[in-house]
Amino acid sequence: MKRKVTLKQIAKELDVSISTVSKALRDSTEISEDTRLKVQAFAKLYNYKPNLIALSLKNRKTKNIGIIIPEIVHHFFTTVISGIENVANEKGYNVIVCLSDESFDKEVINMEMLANGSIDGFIVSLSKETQQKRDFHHITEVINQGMPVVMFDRVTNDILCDKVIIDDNLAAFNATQYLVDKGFKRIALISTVDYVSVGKLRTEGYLKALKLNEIKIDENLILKIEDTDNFETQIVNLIENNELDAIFAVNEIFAVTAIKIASRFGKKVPEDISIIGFTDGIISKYSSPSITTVSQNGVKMGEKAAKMLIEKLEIEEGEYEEQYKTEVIETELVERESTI
Amino acid sequence: MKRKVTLKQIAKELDVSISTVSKALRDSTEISEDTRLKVQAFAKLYNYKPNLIALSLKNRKTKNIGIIIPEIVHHFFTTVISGIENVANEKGYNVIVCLSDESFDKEVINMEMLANGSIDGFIVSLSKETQQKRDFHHITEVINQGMPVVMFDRVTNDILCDKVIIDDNLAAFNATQYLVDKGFKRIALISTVDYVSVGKLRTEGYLKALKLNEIKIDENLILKIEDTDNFETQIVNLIENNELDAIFAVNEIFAVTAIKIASRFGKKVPEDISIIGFTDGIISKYSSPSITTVSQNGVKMGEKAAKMLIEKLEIEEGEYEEQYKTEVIETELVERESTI
DNA sequence: TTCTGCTCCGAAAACGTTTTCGTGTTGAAA
DNA sequence: TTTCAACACGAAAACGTTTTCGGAGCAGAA
Repeated sequence: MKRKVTLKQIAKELDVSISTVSKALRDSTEISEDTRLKVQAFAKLYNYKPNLIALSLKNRKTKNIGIIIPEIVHHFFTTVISGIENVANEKGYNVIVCLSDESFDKEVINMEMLANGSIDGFIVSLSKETQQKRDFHHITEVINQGMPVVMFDRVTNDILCDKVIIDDNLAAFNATQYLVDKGFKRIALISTVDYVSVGKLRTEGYLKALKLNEIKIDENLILKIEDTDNFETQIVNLIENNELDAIFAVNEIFAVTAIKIASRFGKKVPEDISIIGFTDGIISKYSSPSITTVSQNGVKMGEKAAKMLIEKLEIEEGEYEEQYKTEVIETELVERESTI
Repeated sequence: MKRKVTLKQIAKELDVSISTVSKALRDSTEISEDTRLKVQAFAKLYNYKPNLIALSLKNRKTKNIGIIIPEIVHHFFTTVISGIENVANEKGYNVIVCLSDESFDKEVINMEMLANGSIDGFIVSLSKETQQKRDFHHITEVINQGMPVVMFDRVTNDILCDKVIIDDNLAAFNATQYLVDKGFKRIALISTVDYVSVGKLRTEGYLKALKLNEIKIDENLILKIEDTDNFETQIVNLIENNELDAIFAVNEIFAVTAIKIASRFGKKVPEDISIIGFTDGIISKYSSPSITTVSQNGVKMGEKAAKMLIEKLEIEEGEYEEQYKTEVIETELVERESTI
C-alpha cells in the first residue's frame, strides 16, 4: 500500500526544492533541461498525479458541477444527467449528484453543503415542495455568492438565472390540437396539481387548444392528481363515468395507466380511445400498445444546461455581465400505436 | 455579490487571531466565554460555513464517494444510486457519479480522475468492455493506494475487495424451476454473451434447473445476444422457428420484447406462452401484461454497498484489517400477469 | 519577593499545490 | 577588473482550515 506521491517527496528524493519540481513538471523554461528531464522521469516512474483537492484550494475552482434533482429513479431525469455528463466530462468537469426527494429541506441542505466549496456551479430542478412553498432563498443565496446556477424543467420566474426548459404550454397545445385534428371532441386531461410548474403550463396549453377550436371545456374531463398515491382510482373514475374520445396525460405513468384501465373497461386503444402521453421514456416505447407521446429530449436539455453553466464558469474570470438566457428545447410528437 | 466569509476575515474584523476564531467556533475551553460568544455571534451573522475543500485538504478526507457505473439511463442502476444516496446522505457523504458508457477507457479515466483526491472510496460496477478485456489494473491500483473499493452486480473474482451481488445463478435457477413446476418443458432462454458476468451466471442457473429436472437441453432455445443492435430479429427467429412453452429472459427489455413478438405471431401471453424477466423495473410493472420477474432490489444493493464502504472508511483510522466480504442480496420472484 | 499554576490567546506547522520574487553563479562585454 | 545579463534554482506566500505548543498575564501560596 503505497500512498500517492507528492511534490514534496519527489523534491526530497531528488534533492531539489518543491518549486523546482513543480516547475519542471509544467515545462517551465526556468528549469534546465537536465533537471527537468530528471524530475519528469522520476514523476512518471512513481506515477505522480497532482492532488486535485490542493489544486481546488489554490485555484478556488473545483471543476465539479453540482446537480440537484428531485428523483433519480425517473427516466427523464436520468436522461438529463446523461446529457450533463456528456459535456461535463468532455470539458473536464465531474458531476456531483444530490437528490432532494421532492423535499424542500433536503434541497436546502444539499445546496448549502455543496455551496461550501465542493462545486463551481449548480444545475437544479426544483422539488415539488419548493415549488409549492415558493421559497427560493437558498437559490438566491448561492447566486449572490457569485456561484452560477442553471435551472431546468422545473423552474421559477422568481429567480433570475439561466434556464433550460421546453415550451410546455406549446407542447401541450400541439398534442391537444393533434387529437382535435383527428376529430375528437371529448378529450380528457390527466394532469398534476397546479403548483408543479410544468403541470400548470401543460394544462394551459390543453385549454388553449380546446378554446381555439371552440370545444366546450368540461371540468369533469380534467383530472388534477395531487399525489401518486391513489391516482389509479381517480383515473378509473374518469374513464368509467365519462364518454371519452381521447386522453392527454402529462406523463408516462398516467398514460400507461390510462391504457390499462381503459382496456379493463373494454375500451381498446387506439380503436375506441386515443391516448397521448408526455416524456418519451422507456414505458412509452415498450408499452403495448406503444404510446404516442411528447418527446422532451432530456439529453439535449442536460447538454444545453451543462454548456450554459460551463460557459459562465469559464467566463466568470473577466468581467461578469449579468446576462441571463432561457433556452427553449423544442419538443416533438412521437407518433406510435396509442393514437389512431 | 458577497463572497463567503473566512476565518481570516472574522479574525481581522474582531481583532483576534485565526486560531482563536477557529477554537471559539468549535467551543474550545481554551477560549473565554466572552470572546467565544462574540465570535459565534459574528459568525452566525455573516453565515460562516467552513470551506469544505480546505477541510478535505487538511483532514485528507473528502466525505465524497465515487460511483462508477456503465450507464445511468437504466432503471436498475438508478435504484442502486438511490440506495447509495440514502445512506451516504445520512452519514454526511456526497456522491460523485461517473459513467463509463460501457467503455474501458472511460472507466479508467474516470477512476484515475477521482482517485487524485476527489473522493474517499469507490463503488463500482464494471463496464462490459472491462469484463471482456479482463483488465483490472485501474482497480487494483486504487486499492493499493489504500482506497477502499466496493463492487456491485458486475463484479470479478480477479479483484479482492468488498462486493455486493445477488446470487444470479440461484435466482435464474429458481425462475426456471418455477416454469418447470408449471409443467413447461420447452423453456427458452434469452441471455447475453458470456463475458458479461451476470449473463453467464444466469445461463448456468437456467441450465442447472433443466438438468436437475431431466429436461433435455436444446441449444436452439438458448439465445445469447451480443449487443443491443438487432436483438429483435434474433428474438423473432427464436419464437418463429421453435415451439415454446415459456421464456426466461435475463432482463426487462428482452422480456417485454419477447411478449410483443409473441403476440405478433398470435401467441398470447400467458395463455400460450409464459414469460419471466429479470429486474423489477418500470417496464415489468407497467407492461401489459405486466411481467413476472426476478426482483433484484437495487435500492438494497446500493444501501448495502454504501454501508460497507463507509464502514471501511471510518474504520481505516485504526489498524486496517484486510477482511473482505461478499454480501449476497436475496432476490424474489414477483409474480405478475406474464405467467400462468 | 519568588514560585507555581491557571486562564486565555497567538504563532506556526501542516495538508499539496502554484507562482512571485529574490539570489547565487556563470560567462561575456566593457 | 568590473559590470551586467542570463540562467538555474529556492524561499515564501497564498488558498482555508485545525491543532499543537508556547507564552503572557495574573492570582495565590510559600
